[in-house]
Amino acid sequence: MARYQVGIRTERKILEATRELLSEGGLDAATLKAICDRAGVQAGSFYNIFPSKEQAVMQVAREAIQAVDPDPEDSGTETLDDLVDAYIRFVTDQSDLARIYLQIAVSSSNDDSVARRFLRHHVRRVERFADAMARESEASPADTTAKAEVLLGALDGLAFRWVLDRSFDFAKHARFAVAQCRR
Amino acid sequence: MARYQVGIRTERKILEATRELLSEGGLDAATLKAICDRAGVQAGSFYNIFPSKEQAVMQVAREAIQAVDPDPEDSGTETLDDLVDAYIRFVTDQSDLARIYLQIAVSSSNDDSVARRFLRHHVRRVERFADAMARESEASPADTTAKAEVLLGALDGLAFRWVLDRSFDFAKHARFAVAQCRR
DNA sequence: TCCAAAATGGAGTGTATACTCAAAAAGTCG
DNA sequence: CGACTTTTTGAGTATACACTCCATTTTGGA
Repeated sequence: MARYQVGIRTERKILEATRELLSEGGLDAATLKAICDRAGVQAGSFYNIFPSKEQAVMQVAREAIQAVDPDPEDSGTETLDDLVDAYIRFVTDQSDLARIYLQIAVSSSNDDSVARRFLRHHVRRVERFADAMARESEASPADTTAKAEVLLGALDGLAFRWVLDRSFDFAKHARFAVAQCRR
Repeated sequence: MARYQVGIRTERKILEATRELLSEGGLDAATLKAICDRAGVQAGSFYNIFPSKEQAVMQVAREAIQAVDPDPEDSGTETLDDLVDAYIRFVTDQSDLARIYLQIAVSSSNDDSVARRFLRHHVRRVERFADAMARESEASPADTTAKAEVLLGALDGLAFRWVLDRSFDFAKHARFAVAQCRR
């Protein structure tokens, strides 16, 4: 039942090809054919590993986010600055994937399962922000959650702004937002 | 040659059908076939009026954006609360348009005329927010603009959040954000 | 009433897409 | 090796899409 090594290697090749294509040309460029061509693989192999193209795209997005996660183990030691820095790094370093992330999230509003996944991710992130805030000052829990929601909203909104205009200084405004939040 | 009345009526029917479909199911739902079916028109008629589907969608988006920005003259008397209330009303009352707005903006490519239009609209709104803030307290202009950018980012982000989960209390968090901004 | 321009119907085209399937090949392990 | 499982192949399917073509009908001004 254990997977063969060659299959795992193929999975990596496919994910890498998908990641490259998403970075280069966005969602539209990452067609099944393009992914398979670049990975040097046939469509059948793709579907031997992934149930759908969307699953592969989602996994790429997930890995990109994890790659900048300051505390993947969720040990509860990260600071608010750690979290904000991670967000900034994701948006500035993995800019193309950040755009894809927004694109998928916004266009998934009809498809419940995808929207729920994004929502779950968002909620978890709000909790981590709120926990980090609670660690550095003692306000009421309800207030802290609302504050975290607003701060994360500001980061999302500024990222959206940045998608429209790449000359926008995202990092500066993100730091401004968190400073204002702390006041 | 002057256009016939019937052609103008057909154009309105097509635009109306497009607007409805965009509201109901987003960009994906507004296929050429769906638009023509709802407008009670054949594909040939559509292309007698519009050079492409994209043009029709663009025109709908343009009209929607104008509807959201009813005072481009900026008479200079609106308060920050006025602006935030208008935003809240737009998101809660015109929820479908809000979603389309996000969807089109985020899926338009970077150097697109569409993206530029959204950006121009955003920048103008930031200016109005900043002006309103300046009227109720005297900080440095640069600081005020950054504050306006963050506040509007927060509103955009919270709207995005609300698109993912309609049980989210957008109005409450929006007011929380502006209160925090004023502190 | 005439008639050229405008509008329409609607079948048809080309293209791109995600995805399937059964047979063949290759990997794993006793 | 030999039995068993996983992986790969690659042609093939189904479908959806924007858009075209042009004969026919309708319009509205002179």
